Amino acid sequence: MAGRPRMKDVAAEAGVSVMTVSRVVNGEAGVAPRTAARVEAAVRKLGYQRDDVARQLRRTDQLSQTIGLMVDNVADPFMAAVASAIEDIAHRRGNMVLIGSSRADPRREREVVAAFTARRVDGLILTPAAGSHRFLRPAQARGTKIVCVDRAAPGLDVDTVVVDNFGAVEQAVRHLVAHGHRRIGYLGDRREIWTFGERHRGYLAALGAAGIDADPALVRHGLGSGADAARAVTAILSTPEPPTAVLAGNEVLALGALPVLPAGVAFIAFDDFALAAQLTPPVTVIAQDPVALATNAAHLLFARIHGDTSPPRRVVMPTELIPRGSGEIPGPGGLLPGSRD
Amino acid sequence: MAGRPRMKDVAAEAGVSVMTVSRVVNGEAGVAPRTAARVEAAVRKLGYQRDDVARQLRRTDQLSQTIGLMVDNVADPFMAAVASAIEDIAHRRGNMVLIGSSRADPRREREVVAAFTARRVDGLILTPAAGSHRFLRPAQARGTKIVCVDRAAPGLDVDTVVVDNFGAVEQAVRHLVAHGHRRIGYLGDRREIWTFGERHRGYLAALGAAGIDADPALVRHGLGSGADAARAVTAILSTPEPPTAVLAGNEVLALGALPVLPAGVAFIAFDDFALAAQLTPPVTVIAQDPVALATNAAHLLFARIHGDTSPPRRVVMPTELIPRGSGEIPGPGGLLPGSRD
DNA sequence: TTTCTGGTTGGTATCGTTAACAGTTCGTCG
DNA sequence: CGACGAACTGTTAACGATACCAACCAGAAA
Repeated sequence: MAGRPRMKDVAAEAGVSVMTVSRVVNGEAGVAPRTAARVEAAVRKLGYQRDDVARQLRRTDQLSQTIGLMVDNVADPFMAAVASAIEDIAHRRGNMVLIGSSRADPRREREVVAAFTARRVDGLILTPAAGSHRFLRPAQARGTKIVCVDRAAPGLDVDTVVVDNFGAVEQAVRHLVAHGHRRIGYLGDRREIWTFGERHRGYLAALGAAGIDADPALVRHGLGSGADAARAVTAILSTPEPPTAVLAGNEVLALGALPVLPAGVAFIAFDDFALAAQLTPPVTVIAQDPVALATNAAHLLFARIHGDTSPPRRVVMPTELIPRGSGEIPGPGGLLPGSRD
Repeated sequence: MAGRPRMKDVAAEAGVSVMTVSRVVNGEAGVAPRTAARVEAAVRKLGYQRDDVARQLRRTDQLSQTIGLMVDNVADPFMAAVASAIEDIAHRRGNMVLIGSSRADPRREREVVAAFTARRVDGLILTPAAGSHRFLRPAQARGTKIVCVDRAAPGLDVDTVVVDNFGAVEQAVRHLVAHGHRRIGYLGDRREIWTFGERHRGYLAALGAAGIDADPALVRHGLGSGADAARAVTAILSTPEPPTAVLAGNEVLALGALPVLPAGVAFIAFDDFALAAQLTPPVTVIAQDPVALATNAAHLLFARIHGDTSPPRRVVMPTELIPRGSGEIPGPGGLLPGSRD
């Protein structure tokens, strides 16, 4: 027998029709136990395995039991945690996960989504890159369910699971201001990425509320790697009036900035990370829970796949400011009254 | 038009046969430019997208352009880096990646592999869990190409890309011995996992070569999480004769052990990790390059898929012992002659 | 005995696409 | 002027499975 055995090979071996084999393989009722046993023996003997590609073609009403996950980059620890949690839930529901990375490139994002839908995925979970996502409309109209996680996709009416990025950064900057800082650096990726747009707005809002003029020299957008962040920190610290505190917009940027950050400069990172508490000083962070985000997104997606047609929801998960030391280094203004660690 | 448009819808719209549409959609030669333009207009108008499921069914000679990646857990930073690199190469070659986690469970590993092959993946890249992998033989015989990465699968004759785990740990333990340590703790996951078997053998070999009796009280196997590692460190350090140095078998265990490790205990970790150089003391590590491992594995797999039938290869990538401080803390024996940092 | 159940089993069409081959329409050349 | 090849387009039959319905069989009811 060359190649994989087919249902008809099993049928011949067991002396029944392919229809009976189909019924046995799919565990349907209405097959005599003796017949089923014969078929099962033939399946084992030939090492038969159902061909899900052919199966899916015929069962047009049925699902492919595959979902697509599109992230910027799986190597990013935050996204890795998201991917892992999603895979876990998908597995429990008998689904597979196709994974694709956009690498922050809108064209690649489109390619990946097209490849997903060409394979008839039942649904899509994505962390949208920068740029419009209206190109997803046709896929959505054809029945592919879509959920955004971590980032919203403006202009696309889909379920979205995010944290309050604006509020979290606003709180962190208020925290720094309360510890006497007025010149606060901001490190972020491109503003066009939803999360970074929100985080930057939160930064500006907190400064504005404190009556501090935002100094564009302390702000760096478009940082896509730890090396970028390291260069940015070095640059803004060597200006005539350097910041006394720095806020890193995500884990990757924090890990890049920390090695070049002089002692005495206050620091808060968006995203908690391994060993943050082991550094000197321990690093104050805005923690979010990637597993909870992913779990929510996956459950939402599967609910949609199984027929939930209620209006799109936006789920906002909590963040937590964890003061560990680096964010409580006093600035020139000293500790303001009424603040606490 | 309900649901996605089919080739026949495009054909009707353009006033041609489905065969002509097929030719245009696949960019085949031999279609008059005017006809092709009409078809392309119809494709755009209807938002047609080729159905790769049906396509794959018909093109039996052809490939699914999908590979499966099975790892313990994508959230593990080492595996995340591997996954990311593999996805990148697959994308460049127009392939998709199905991802599955075994969670160190042989049964789940089987389920995932079965789901992969049922979807007709062209090849599999896996980091085998503990236990026999002979169950992969039938899939292999039916033509699925298999490559192991990071861990070998004893009993399965396939391409394998690994590092010299035995040699790397042997070197690290020699390094500790050279710095005066005779009581060295070992933290590892289950010995049945190939890498940890090798690493433990390397540990024993180095001790043996130095004339040191291995003390089983200093060895902990089966640690599957950072919390496990933390408990294990605490336990072996509270024995009557505690170790003066500890070796952590991978990144996850190192990250768990470090917070509970007292100052003055020497420490070496398998796998480099973010901020290792920023801790006090900076952490000495055995570094390996997950991207290089993954790249090699992916290239090997695609070569096989495209017809390479040479005998299975074992590629051994280099590791590097990076002394940063924690591994050079002197032990009770002091620095031995002839050793250097 | 005949008809009627209900439980099993099989036949046929079909999912959306492509392989293989069969036309069709030209222009061109003997 | 009719045949011939080149260029293009269409027809039919699969790929491997399932949906749908028909057929079969034994035993029960009439």
